[in-house]
Amino acid sequence: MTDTSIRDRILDAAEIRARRGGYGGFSFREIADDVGVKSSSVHYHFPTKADLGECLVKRYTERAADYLGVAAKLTPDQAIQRVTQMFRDALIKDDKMCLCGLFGAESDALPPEIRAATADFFRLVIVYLTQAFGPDWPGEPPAAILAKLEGALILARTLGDPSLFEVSVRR
Amino acid sequence: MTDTSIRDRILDAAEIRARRGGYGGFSFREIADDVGVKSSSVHYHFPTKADLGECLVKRYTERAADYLGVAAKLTPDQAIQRVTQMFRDALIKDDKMCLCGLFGAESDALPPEIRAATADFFRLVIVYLTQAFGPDWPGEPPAAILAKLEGALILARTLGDPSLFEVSVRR
DNA sequence: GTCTATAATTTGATAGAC
DNA sequence: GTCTATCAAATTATAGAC
Repeated sequence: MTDTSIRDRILDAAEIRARRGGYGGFSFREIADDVGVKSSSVHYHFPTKADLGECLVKRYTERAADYLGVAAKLTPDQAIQRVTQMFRDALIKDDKMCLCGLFGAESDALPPEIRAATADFFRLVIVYLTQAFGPDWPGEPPAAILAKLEGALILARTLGDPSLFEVSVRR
Repeated sequence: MTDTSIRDRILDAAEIRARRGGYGGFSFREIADDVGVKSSSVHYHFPTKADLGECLVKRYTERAADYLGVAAKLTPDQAIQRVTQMFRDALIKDDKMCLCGLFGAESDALPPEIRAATADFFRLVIVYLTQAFGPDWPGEPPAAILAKLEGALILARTLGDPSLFEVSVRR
């Protein structure tokens, strides 16, 4: 009942490594070892590394969309809190970067499909906040809020101080 | 008079590549080709890749310190403008990431010396703003400003829209 | 200081048996 | 679908001649 397909377990293992070391931070052999199969089996499910990376980002974005839900139901403050909590979970629960924050930082060196999928994640969050804010929102622009969250994750993790996230995000 | 030492040219070439692809985004051979020497000559100046990466970050941080100057001479607004312009130059003039924003994002997978040097860059900027603000600063905390700048760089570059930087950074 | 040469390992990827 | 076996290329790094 709780068994996960090999394909999903490959994505799980790849995501853990990618969210620590980026696109160069995982290899077919490492993932295969994590899952307990051979690297050729990983290639069966994802022919190239770009395929794997693209699926990784798209699944990550779908999960974010599910987590955030429908923005129209929320007040601006509720929407901000929801997005903030998503990044707080990455910091505290997962102890990992936002996959797209990391891929976005190295986007110049990524295969174009992965770069495009990463951009879609950012658009999703920005559209979500924009819809919740409505046309007359007087506060911080959606992009500014997202930027602060991605940057706060980087600072808090590099300096090893989760309170830096809260200080940066407080309003 | 304008000739640069091989050592400096190696650092220049490495920085260009590292600010696009991160720590995994440059190799001894690529840098050697960029400079016009052999990879063993790069190893002569920087025995290991960790040495090279550490020197890269320390030089980057020293240049930032020189650019920013002494915070005590500045009003809070002047200090913010100065830091903001430094990141705007990375986006527009250099068309590259902040080296430490990128290394910070992948800091989990970096050699400890490089991770520590990256943390020092963040501390430098935070201390700079803190000194300019004084004890009674009522506005955004220094870490929040730095986080927003790093994140805005990532967003603007991944979405290919420099105006996103200005929108995020406007106050 | 820079070179040639090379070692040892890892990488993404493929062919073909089962 | 997963395996064994293998490939070609790239990686960090070192030894030793000049």
